[in-house]
Order: sequence, then structure tokens, then C-alpha cells
Amino acid sequence: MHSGSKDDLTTKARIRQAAVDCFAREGFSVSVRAISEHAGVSPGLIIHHFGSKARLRGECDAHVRRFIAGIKTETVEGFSGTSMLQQLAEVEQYASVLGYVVRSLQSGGALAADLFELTVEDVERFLAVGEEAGTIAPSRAPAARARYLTSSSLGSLMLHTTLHHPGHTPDFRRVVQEWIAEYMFPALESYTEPVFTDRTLLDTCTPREGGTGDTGGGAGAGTG
Amino acid sequence: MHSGSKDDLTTKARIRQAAVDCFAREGFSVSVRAISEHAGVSPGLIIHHFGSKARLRGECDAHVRRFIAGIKTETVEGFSGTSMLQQLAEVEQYASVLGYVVRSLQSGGALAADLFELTVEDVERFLAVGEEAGTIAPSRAPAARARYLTSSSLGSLMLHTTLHHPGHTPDFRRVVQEWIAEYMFPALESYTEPVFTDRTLLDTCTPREGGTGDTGGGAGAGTG
DNA sequence: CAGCAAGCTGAACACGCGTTTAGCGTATTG
DNA sequence: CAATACGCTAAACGCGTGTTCAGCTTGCTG
Repeated sequence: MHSGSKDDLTTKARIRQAAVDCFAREGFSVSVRAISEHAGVSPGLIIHHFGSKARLRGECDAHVRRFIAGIKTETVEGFSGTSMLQQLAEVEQYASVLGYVVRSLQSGGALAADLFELTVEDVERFLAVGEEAGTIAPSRAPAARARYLTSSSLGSLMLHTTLHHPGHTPDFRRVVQEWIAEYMFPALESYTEPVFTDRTLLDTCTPREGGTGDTGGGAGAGTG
Repeated sequence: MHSGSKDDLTTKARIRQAAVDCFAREGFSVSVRAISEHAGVSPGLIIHHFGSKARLRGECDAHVRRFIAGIKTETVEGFSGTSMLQQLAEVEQYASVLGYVVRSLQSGGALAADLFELTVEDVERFLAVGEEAGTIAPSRAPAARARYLTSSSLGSLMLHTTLHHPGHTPDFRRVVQEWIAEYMFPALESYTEPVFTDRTLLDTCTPREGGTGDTGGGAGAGTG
């Protein structure tokens, strides 16, 4: 037994890679048989190595999680979520990982929530750095702002993917490029020249804690 | 034979309504048997009336499409997408339709693209009205801005749904309430007090065109 | 009333799915 | 060399799916 993570040429690692590719391209409902065909093995071998499709998914999640954590520590700290996505999109090898992330965000689950929280933290740190440098305006609720910006950005990317690339998506680098090309300017404009000229709307919304004070589910949007 | 579309108490209409409910709550992968159980009929009857599950889905799409069009003409013109969603969320009967819309946006397809374009038009009109009234600042690319605002809003709502309510979602009104409670203030703030204090980023991005201008892969930057 | 069409059902069919199982080939090992 | 263990495959199993089919009611119609 070669115990997986040492060789990258192990059959088990090859299966995992094929699974990440297939999950990214076709979504998590892709069949075990399709993955096995992509990996050049029999369907039974996948179960033999991973126990079940769910556990295979779990190991893929962990792999992607480690992969992204590796990228983050590799590069300089203080990266925005979008920049990370761009970086992911540029390198060919990263394409499947990026696709996997988007699929994960589309389907929910533990990895999705994990990555979202991770990105929120990054964005918050990035904004704080910018604020100190003077390029980013301070906010009355920095944590909530970082959360909102992350949610709208990732959500927009998700929506763009589902709308313009239904079914299996062959090339996620192109998707991200399209997305940037379409939304970069209006986003930059909206966050540089304020959309609302009237402050009434903002002042109406009580700025005490970041929420509207509704008792609804404790989203905990306030201070992080 | 009651000839379908006249009575709303027709079995066929009841099946359609049950299908909309199930699709909204459990997603489009819900089984025909589950729908039939919810409607109090046999699975075969669904096929007998609609031919196939795909055609049932098609009729549900059309029904929701008509429903939303009805709401829009019913209310005053010039509604933002968010307001429409809010309105949808408030009335109990609309809950399943709202859920259906979100599911549709999650899965892609013709209805999703249709509704998205429809909302973009609404938002653009809404912004134009506000601009004329002086509450909304003019944009160098109004169409692109409306598109961006729509995409980020709907995308954020989608992401919130998938992250915080995986699997079947019983009450979409609450989801929207949570979403508003969490993101209303930071969104308002970000669009009233500019996030970027430096105009350099915006000026770097060439503002040449109004539509979906491809500004190409510009330099990476902040999350909006 | 007889007959026929339509609403409707319960059982069955064909298929794809994840998973199991029996067995093959091969390499390490006592 | 014989034995054991492991990587691996082909075939099959059980299940859930969308769909079909034969037949039962029911109500309109000539």
C-alpha cells in the first residue's frame, strides 16, 4: 500500500484527480461510471479505494481545500477573493479546482460554507489593509461589508455560470474571463461613484449592528 | 372533460400547482412519485396529462412566467428586482413561486435566463427613473450597471440560499428576510458612501461602451 | 339502456444508478 | 516454490427512476 499522498501517480490519486475534473465539469451528480471511464479504471475500483461515492466526494473536498490553502500561503497575504479567483483561472491546472469550487457553491455543503467563510476573512483583511492605506473607505460595519461584497461577487459568478453555461462546463477559465469582462467596469463604477446620491435610504436603515434589527434567524452579520 | 385552463380546480391544474410546490421545495430532481403523492393522484396520471416530466416542468415554467408577468403589470411600473422579490416573499401564496424562481436560477435553463433578462430591464428602468428624479447617480454604462446590480443581488440571494438552507427549503419568505437582514445595510452603505476612495482603479478600466463592453482582462483588483 | 370516451389507478417494464461479489493476475515474502 | 495479499476487473444485485399498459370507474350521448 502506497498510502496516497506520497506519489502523485498512484491509481488512487489518479482517480481522485479524475473525480475532481468530472465533478467540476459535470456537477456532483456525475455517475461513478463516468468518473471511472475518465480515470481509465473500473467502477468497482473506485469503491474499493474510497468506500463509496460520498467518501470520494469527501476526499475531493479535502483535496481542494488543501489545494486552496496551499495557494493562499504560497502567495502574499492580503488577497481579495476575486484576485484569488483570477489567479485560479489563469493557470490551466487550476481550472478544475475552480470549477469544483463553483460547483460546490452551487450545491451547498460543508466545503462551500468553509470556503465562503475563508473568503470573507480574506476580503475583510484585504479591505482593512486598503483602509489603512487610504484607498478603501472605512465602514460602519466592516465585517458585514466584507460579507456582503463576498456574497455578491461569488453569487454573481455563480449566477453567470449557471445562466451562460448550463450543463457541463468545459473551460472555467473562460467563464471567469467573461464574467470579469462583463462586470468589472460597472462594479468598479458603482463602488467608486456612489449609486445613491441621497443619503436618506442609508440613514433610514439603522446602522447600529449591521442588520435591520429583525429578530429573524441569527445570521450574526454584525461584528465578526 | 373540463378542458383544462378554465377551472382552477381541475385535476391538471392541481397537479401543476403541486409540481410547482415540490420543485420549489425540493428542487427539480424531485421524483414524479413525490409530486403525485403531494397532489393526491397516481404517478401515471401525471404522465397522462403532461406527457412527460420534462413537459410538466415546461408547463410549470410557463405558469410561473405568466404569474410573474401578472404581478408586474398589476403593480405600479418601475420596481427594482429586490422589491419584486420582497413582494413575492411577503405574500404566502407567492412563496412557492419565489422558491421556484430561485431553484430555476440555481439550475439554469430557459426560464432562468428569461427572468434574469426581465429583471435586468426592470432594474434599468428603475435606475433611469431614479436618475431623472435625482436620487440615482448617472452611469457611464447604464445597461451594464443594471446588469451588474441584478447579477450581484440575485446571485447573493442564491448563494445565501444554498449556503444556509441546503437540501429542501421549507419557507422561502424567511430566507429572503434573513438575506435582507444580513445584507441590506452593507449594500446600502457600499452604494451610498463609495468603497473606493481612489479613482485610479476606475479610470484604468476603459469605460468605452454601454452594453456588455468587453474591457478585456484588466488588472485584477478588489471584490467590486 | 347501450356504448363510448375520458379520468384515473396499480402493477409492471426498462433503464441507470451505487454498490457488492467472485475471481483473475501479479508481486512480495517466508 | 508455495502462499498470501493486493490491485483490479467483469458481472451481477437491489433500488429508484420515468414511463407504459391493461383495466376499472364515471359520466355524457345517441
